[in-house]
Amino acid sequence: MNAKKFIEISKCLSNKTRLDILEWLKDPEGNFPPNTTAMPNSEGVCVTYIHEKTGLSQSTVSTYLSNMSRCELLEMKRVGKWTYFKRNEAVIKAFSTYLLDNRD
Amino acid sequence: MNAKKFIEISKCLSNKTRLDILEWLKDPEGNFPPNTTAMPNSEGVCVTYIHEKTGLSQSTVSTYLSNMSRCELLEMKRVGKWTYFKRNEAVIKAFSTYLLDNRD
DNA sequence: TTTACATATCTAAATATATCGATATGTTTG
DNA sequence: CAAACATATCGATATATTTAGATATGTAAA
Repeated sequence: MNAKKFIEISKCLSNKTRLDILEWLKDPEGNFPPNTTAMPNSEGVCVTYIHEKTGLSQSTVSTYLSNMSRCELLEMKRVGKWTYFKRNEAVIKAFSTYLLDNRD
Repeated sequence: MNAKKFIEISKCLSNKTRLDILEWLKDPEGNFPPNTTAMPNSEGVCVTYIHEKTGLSQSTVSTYLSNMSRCELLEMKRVGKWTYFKRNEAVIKAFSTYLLDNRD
C-alpha cells in the first residue's frame, strides 16, 4: 500500500453510503436477500440489492461500487447480467494498518 | 469510534499533504528541527516547522492542522505564542481497526 | 429477434473542498 | 507600549465530489 492508493481508499471511505456498503458486506447474508441465482451471498451481493438498501439512485450506486472496486476495497465478479460485489479483506487490512506507528 | 467520526477522519486523510504530516510526525525528531523552546519534539512540533516542510501557505497549513486536531488525529498544545502538534495514537488505532471484519 | 432486465456511462447542477493572500489575534520582548 | 513573531481566521476563486435523470450496453427470456 502506497500513499496514492491510501488516499484513493480514504476518498471512498469519506462518504456515509459507501462506508455503509462496506459495513453491510461484513454480513452479506444478514443484510441482503439471498441472490436469485446460484451465487451465494458470501461470494458477492448483486448491485440491485445494494442499490435498494441505500435509497440512492441506481446510477449513483453503480458509480460508487465501481469506485470502490477500482481502489480494491471491493472485489467484483460479473456473471451473466449480474455483477456481484464483496469485501476485499486483504486490502482493507493493508489500509487499516498503514497509519500505525510501528516504532514500538 | 462511530461512522460520523470515521468519515471526518477519512476526509482528513484524503489529502496528500495531511497524510504526509501524519507520517512525518511518526518521527518528529528525524523529520523536523528541534523546537527552539523547551518543548521536546516528541511532545509536539510547532506549526512553523510543519508549514515550512509542506511548501504550502501558512494559512493552508494552519487550517489543515486545526482540522486534524478537531477530528482528533492530532493533539494540540498551545504554549505562549507556539502551538505544538503530535499524533494521537489512540484515535489512529481506533480508526485503523474500525473497518475490520471481526467475525473470524 | 424483440422485449425485459441488470448494470454502466454520460451530462449537468448543486454542494463541498483546496488553497491563497490579506488581515486579525494573541504573545513576547525591547 | 510598540514592534516583531507565531498562529488563526476571513474572503475569494479554482477544482473536485455528489447525485440524479437520461441513455447506452450487454444478457436472458419470451
